[in-house]
Amino acid sequence: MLVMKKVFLKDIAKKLDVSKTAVSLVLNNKGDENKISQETQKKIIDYAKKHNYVPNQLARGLSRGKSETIGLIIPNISDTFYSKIAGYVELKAKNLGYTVLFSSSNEDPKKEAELIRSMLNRQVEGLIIASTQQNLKEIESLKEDKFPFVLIDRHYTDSETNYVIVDNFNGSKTVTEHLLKLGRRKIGLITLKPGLEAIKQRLLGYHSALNDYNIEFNKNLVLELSTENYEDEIKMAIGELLKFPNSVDSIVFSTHYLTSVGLRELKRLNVKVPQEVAIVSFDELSAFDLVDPPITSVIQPVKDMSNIAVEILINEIEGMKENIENTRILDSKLEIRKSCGTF
Amino acid sequence: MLVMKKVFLKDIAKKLDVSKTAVSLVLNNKGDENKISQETQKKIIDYAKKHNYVPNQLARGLSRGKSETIGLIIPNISDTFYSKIAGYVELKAKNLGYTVLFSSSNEDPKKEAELIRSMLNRQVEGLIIASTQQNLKEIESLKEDKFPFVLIDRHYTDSETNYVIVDNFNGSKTVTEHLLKLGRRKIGLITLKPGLEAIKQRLLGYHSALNDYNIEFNKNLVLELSTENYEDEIKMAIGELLKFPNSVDSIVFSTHYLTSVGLRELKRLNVKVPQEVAIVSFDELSAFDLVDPPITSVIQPVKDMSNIAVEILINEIEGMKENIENTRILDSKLEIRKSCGTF
DNA sequence: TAGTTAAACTAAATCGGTTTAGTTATGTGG
DNA sequence: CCACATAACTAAACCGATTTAGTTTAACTA
Repeated sequence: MLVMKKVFLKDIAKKLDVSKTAVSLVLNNKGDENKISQETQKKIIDYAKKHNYVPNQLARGLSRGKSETIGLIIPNISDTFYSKIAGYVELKAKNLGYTVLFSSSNEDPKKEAELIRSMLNRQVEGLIIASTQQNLKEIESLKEDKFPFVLIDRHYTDSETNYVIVDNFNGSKTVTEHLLKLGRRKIGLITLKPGLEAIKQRLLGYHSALNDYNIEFNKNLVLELSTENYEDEIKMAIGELLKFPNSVDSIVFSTHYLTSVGLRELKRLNVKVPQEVAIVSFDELSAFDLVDPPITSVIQPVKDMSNIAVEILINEIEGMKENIENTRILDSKLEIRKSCGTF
Repeated sequence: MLVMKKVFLKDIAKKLDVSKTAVSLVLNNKGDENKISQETQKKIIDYAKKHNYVPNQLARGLSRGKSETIGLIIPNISDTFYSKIAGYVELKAKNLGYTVLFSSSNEDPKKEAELIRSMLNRQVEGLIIASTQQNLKEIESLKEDKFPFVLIDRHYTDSETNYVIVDNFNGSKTVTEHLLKLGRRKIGLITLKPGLEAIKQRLLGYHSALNDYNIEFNKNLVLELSTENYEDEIKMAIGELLKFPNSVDSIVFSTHYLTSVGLRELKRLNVKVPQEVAIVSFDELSAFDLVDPPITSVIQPVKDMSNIAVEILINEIEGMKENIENTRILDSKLEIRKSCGTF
């Protein structure tokens, strides 16, 4: 029934003895403006409903050059941070009448470039991209072509585009300051190899906080792991930080997964958190309040970020009807728990 | 460049002074079998590469009635369990040459039915569905039409279809038995309102374990929450279980999110876990080993489930080349941690 | 009463591919 | 030298919609 007895536009036209044009116009709510009589409209609509007509989106998209679809390219749909974005983007887009096509780049710039092409070929009307930040060319091409897109979570500093990101600098600065206020002075940072602007900003925020407290920067306390292999590298990193007694009294982790593996390793080494080493996390997992100890985290405004990205994008697709700010840097929120110790 | 200077099939044909047919055949690797000369093939391929030709998928899909796309319908992409499935499905499908179209039903049968239609209209070649289990009609329609699909995580007991699910009964039984072996006798179950077969099986597994230990079933110890409102209802539920001193000595939670909110509530009430109340979880979050106490969980074979679903589906799409079992019930794994107490 | 206008409709082109059913030119066997 | 293959190619139909540029008929106006 769903597939085989499919009704097509021409079937309706034939049965009702009207033209395909009439059927198409009526079913697209253009009956009135094209002066199709109420009578005819009614019989078309009734027949279509009765026979469960739904237009073939491929044909529709092809002939209109539109698809009512937007694409979302993220590094990894399995990562809870991005899956939340995906969920909110899907919801918001659906509310505004659009379908979302997702795809994961797995942090691979080539794959990302392919995905952009592939989505364009599927006639998406706009893109939301959490980019690898290594496809400046493609981004510039999109801009040149005036193709609607919004960068989310990660943007290109060298290119003026729409974007919605988090204030990574201040988020990181605030959480580092919090450790400083609690009297910690030997603060380690476990982060990713630079490349992503967000990661750079988190490093700078950390620097800035130390600087404000007149603490000399010690590069041995900053460990940069690779995205692909952080699970193995974390042991080295933590080992490095704990090489000498009292070499660190606290650690800032710059992503939720670094926090997880880091804490796991600290536990394995029987390091007391927060007594011996306090820890804080940039970004969080939903169970971080249940963890032993509950983890002080910088919480990112995932929902806002997603909603705003969709709003900016669809506003652009639909011809800038509203006057929406097209670059947004959102505040994060510091959630203080026990892993950083207490006053 | 990406969008505006697009090259079409006819452009290539015109420039090289050959027919659209030739170009199409060659670019679809059908040059040899259609006796297009090597020379012509080379010039077409070279030109296409040089000008970055990529076929319009809508047109391609429309004319071939195919799309090299499969659909994945899940309850909620934000849920880590389903986002992991999405990730693995995407990866596996991509390896086999297919793109995945995701969409969330939000547990709404109507929305699910719409999504099925909408995906069919987009000419997906097959579907993987983690269903609300309230669309038997649609499922039967798909079957009638011999449309390829595989149910994942949740299947219809009244309908013979392809499916890949977890052995919920034995998973639940095993984890309940584990509590029994540890001497717990007043075991509560916090679960969802029945409706999903998986949830029923988890209840039955719990029953069966109690039965094997000759423990009379006490229906006051089984609390069924609604999917929409479990966060509020959990307080009532835990309150109910703890109404009288020693009314329960342990709780089985039947989903990861029930475990999270349940533990949160137990902590709020200062209940000592596992001393006063041991807890175990069916399904887990990635941080459950870091939680206080680390949570004993039934781990579901998400990766296998996803891979097998894709294999079954694509095998069917491509005409059953291989002989693959089309119904699979996978074992889960009990991960013993501290939340259930120790021997 | 010829000329306009508006209402109600439709034929056919189009989107960008795939595919069927040819055509043309050359070579080969009897 | 004719009949027939074969190699190399192509014209045109088709997929299922949308949309442009009409057409027909009746009513209205000057």
